[in-house]
Amino acid sequence: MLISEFLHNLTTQALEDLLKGEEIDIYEAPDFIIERPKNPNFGDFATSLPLQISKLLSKNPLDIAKNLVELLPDCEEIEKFSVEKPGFINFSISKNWIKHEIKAIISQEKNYGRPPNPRDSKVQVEFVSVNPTGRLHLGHIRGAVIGSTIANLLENQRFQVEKEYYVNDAGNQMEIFGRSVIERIKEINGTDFNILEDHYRGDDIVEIARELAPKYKNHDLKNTKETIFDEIKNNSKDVCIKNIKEDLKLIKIEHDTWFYESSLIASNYFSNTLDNLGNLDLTYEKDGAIWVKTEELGDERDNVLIKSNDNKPTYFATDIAYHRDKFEVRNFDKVIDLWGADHHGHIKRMELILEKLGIDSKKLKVLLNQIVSLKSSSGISKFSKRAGTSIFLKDLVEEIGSDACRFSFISRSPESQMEIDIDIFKKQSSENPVFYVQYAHARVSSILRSSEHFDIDYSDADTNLLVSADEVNLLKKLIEYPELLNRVTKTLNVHELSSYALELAQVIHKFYEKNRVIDEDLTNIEQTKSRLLIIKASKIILSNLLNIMGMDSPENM
RNA sequence: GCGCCCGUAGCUCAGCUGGAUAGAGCAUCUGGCUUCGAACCAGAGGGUCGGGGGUUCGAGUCCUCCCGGGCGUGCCA
Repeated sequence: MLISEFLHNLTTQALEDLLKGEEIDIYEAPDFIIERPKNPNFGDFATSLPLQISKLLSKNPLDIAKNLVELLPDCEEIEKFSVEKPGFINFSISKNWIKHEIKAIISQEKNYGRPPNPRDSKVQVEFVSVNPTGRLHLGHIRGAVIGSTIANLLENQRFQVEKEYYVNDAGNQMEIFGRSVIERIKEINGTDFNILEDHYRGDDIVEIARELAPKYKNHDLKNTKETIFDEIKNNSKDVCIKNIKEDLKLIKIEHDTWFYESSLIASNYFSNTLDNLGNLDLTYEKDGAIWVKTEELGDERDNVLIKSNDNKPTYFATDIAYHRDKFEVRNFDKVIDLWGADHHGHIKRMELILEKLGIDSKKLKVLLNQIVSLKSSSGISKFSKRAGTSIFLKDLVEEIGSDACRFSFISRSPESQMEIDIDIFKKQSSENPVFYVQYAHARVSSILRSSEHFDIDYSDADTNLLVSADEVNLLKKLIEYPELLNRVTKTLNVHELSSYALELAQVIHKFYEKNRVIDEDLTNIEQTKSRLLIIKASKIILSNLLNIMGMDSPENM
């Protein structure tokens, strides 16, 4: 059990006992948390419960704190409980408990901080899902990195995770994409071509055309027939998806499932869903289009499902069928979607419709990340695929590396607005904090390599010998790891992982600076053993953490 | 106009269901390698937490108004 949970249980029990004496029902008391005080003088954990209930009990919070502490049982996990003004209870954890945890890190290695058994919960994480109309660029990396880290974390925490990419291949943009490629093929093959205003015009389109051009060398593409157009469009799509997969691999992302929007149409699951909405009396026809009555469900207005001009479904319409499929056909217990903030208006109506379809919308968690914009001396500009003004992922990774790239995006909260000055961004990447973390890993690895010459068995080392401030800080930081994973699994705030990684690296570096690990004269073998133990534990936690964040744990740098 | 989000050090950002002295990296300045890795460490300067009001024992965090910015408000996706 996590120590914070343990303390919460303990305190809750004491609170119940206290309230019995006061003849107040426990349910009237507020929820409280066990937190970690910033100031080390206030112990390892703390709660402000006495302050929160002082009004309820009409008593001085300091007195309540004293009463509660008296009701707390002695236990070997806790060294002491103390009361601080104006009414906090502080907990200091015992050396024994620390020792126990450090041994657990060593013995469990990769499994430390994980639940002992797989969870009976199927979770889908859907992320990236960029339209297959070109290469991935800077604007796509944020959701990709956050999504993959969430998936890694949930896998680590023993959920049954499926990583999915939704391929939006049935909409209008595919037609424009197809035509954009054809014009470039014509250009490459030396025939007349015409890039229209609404065509995609990036280098990635030219790249696809170059790959397909030889095949159509002898075709007259001037009056493109429907069949040949569809063929080129589909070929272009395939090349494009191949490129996207390559790009994702560069930042250590591999999806389990590629789900095609077009498959929903082909399998009639889309029309089936449409019928379903009709049967629920949620659709109507107006101006030649089919609408869904989202306004009466609580949305701002009704939405079109089938367009009047071409009788094709809107993005929203197929997305309803897609999400229905996730829950009704594939039975996910939880679905986490990572969307750009430009889709936020979409969330409410999706949830409303899901509820009407008999699906608990709480099973769907949409995580928004704010759109990344480019800042330069000429002002702020949005990425535009169509205009071809993007910075491609592959170029960025080639320049700054995957780990620095991932770290830059993981370490910012998804809600923060990122205005990237690409020159500053690249410059900062050369001194990216990820290297600080990885350097700590390389350093401890190096010490462990050196220790091998001495053939020291430190498995029975005594952590009680670690008493200096740097040693104790490192021990305490290490055993914070399970608390961290537990918390982030709930909040999905993966930037806490990178914050912790930096904090851990920092205490490791500080420890290293003042504490010689290997005593080569072997005069103080017990101390050497205990320090090797903490170094080994540090390496394990760093490596586990870097792995979850999708980054390397280098032995050398 | 309305809805959602954001505004914290010169820059990029943390600040964990409100908590005890607001933090880190970069940049600037000072010091530290004959011993396990100096991609490191020690120290200094730098803040009216966009502004006003409010709730609270306690507000960067919650409420409200204002200022500034992003996104949405399509028979685009």
